[in-house]
Amino acid sequence: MHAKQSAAALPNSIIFPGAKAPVASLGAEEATHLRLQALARYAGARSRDSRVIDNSVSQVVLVVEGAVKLIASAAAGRTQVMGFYFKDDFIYVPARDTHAYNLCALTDCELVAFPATEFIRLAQSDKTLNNNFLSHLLRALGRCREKSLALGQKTARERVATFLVSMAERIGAPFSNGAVLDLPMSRRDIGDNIGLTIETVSRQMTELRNAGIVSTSGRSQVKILDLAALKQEAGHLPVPT
Amino acid sequence: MHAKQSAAALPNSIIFPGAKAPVASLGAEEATHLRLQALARYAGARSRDSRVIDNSVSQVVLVVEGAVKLIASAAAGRTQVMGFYFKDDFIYVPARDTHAYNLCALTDCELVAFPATEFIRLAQSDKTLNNNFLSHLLRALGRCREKSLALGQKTARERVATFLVSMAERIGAPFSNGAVLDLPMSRRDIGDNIGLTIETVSRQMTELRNAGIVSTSGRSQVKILDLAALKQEAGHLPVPT
DNA sequence: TTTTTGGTTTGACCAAAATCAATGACGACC
DNA sequence: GGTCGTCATTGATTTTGGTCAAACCAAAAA
Repeated sequence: MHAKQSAAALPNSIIFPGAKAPVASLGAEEATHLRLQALARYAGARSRDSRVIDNSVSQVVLVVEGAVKLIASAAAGRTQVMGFYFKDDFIYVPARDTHAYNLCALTDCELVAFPATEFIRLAQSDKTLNNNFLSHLLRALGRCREKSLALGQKTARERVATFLVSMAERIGAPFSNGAVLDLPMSRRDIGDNIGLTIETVSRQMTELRNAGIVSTSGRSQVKILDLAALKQEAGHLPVPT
Repeated sequence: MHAKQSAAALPNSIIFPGAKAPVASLGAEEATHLRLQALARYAGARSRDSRVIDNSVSQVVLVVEGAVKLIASAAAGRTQVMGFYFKDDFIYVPARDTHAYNLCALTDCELVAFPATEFIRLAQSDKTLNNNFLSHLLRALGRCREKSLALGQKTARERVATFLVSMAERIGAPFSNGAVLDLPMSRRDIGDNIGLTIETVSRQMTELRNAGIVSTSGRSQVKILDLAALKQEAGHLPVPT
């Protein structure tokens, strides 16, 4: 397992100055903390590590620091990036045997993993934790449905714009009437996430740049100059009829 | 609200000979049943009714009989069918204000709806119900992720094949080395579900028919003659590496 | 039964995105 | 600071699936 090897490179004492801090963000009652900590498997990972966690059984994973992607593999080497996750996000990762899912590090990162079955059992005795988990799942389902809509109905331009808007909301630093992003993922990751090739992603970025909606510098920095225009491009309008 | 009007057309006494039966399929403890029943809103709907339930607040809906689709509306009249649901399925339907979701009847059907907030609160005092709800959400998330993969990575042929395999598993009657399906949804619904136009769906069906993998009769009946070949076409192979 | 209606299939054509192929640039490492 | 490898961009071409339009068929209505 890669994580172990990385944990050696980034010793736990550095990664987790206080083991309690990450678990605290789950918002559980005091009594639950100790039991959660007993359950927790801490994992540090280097950028690009795949198999960051042991998913021989389903896991609930909390991102303490850094960024990861959840990928699903289909036939013929095609992969779909199911999602990107950042500090304080948590993720339900199904066991590998049922679906070919895998968690990969985008940057050096710190994770806490709980075996899902035990996590859920524990949550049953703690209303707060249970509620948090439930509302997380509902949000995850909502986001996944939103992504289905994008993949099923939206054009390349709209998908790229949607992606950028979403990233701005999640990891953007406010800037003028937009945001500044430092994208930790490659163009391939982006393409695999929104169902496009890297070339198409690149072309759409160029067009958005030419339209004066974004500007880029280097491979990872994106400045969103006009967030309103970008949202327009993203085709956001849930119209209740 | 349509449901009320339909309920008049299909009186409750006919729809629900015993009000307890549907709730029972939630597998809750005896003590919870009464409280669930107090919460339940029964709705009958005619085929093609949209706005089958009142989703001014989020709802948990159980399909007692018939078939429904959950649709999401985007700009420019584009709609995505998030999923099809049949007897005993249950569905989390978010409030209309957050996302433009709507439940529509595909056939005459009978539903039981619970306001999500109260349902969840109730589930907290009943481990069985809570577990059922949780595992339902996990399965829903899994299926939604699977759909994302299909929409993001699969070709038209693979999507149609995937759709048929899924329907065979859910509502197919065994037949030779395949299954017989009576599809309650139109080609448009299918297209909106898998991100294709009706013409493309039709063409792919024709090709599958020419390949001897399926045969059709009328608008709704599909015989899957060779399920193995269909799965091959669907590009099913989660390869754990 | 005949008619009507609306969903479905088929074909011709078109557009969007994928593929193929170079070129260019960033960043890591020497 | 230079070199190399990887990733990103750009362009030419092909492919896939979408669009438009006509014909067809099944189910319901007259």
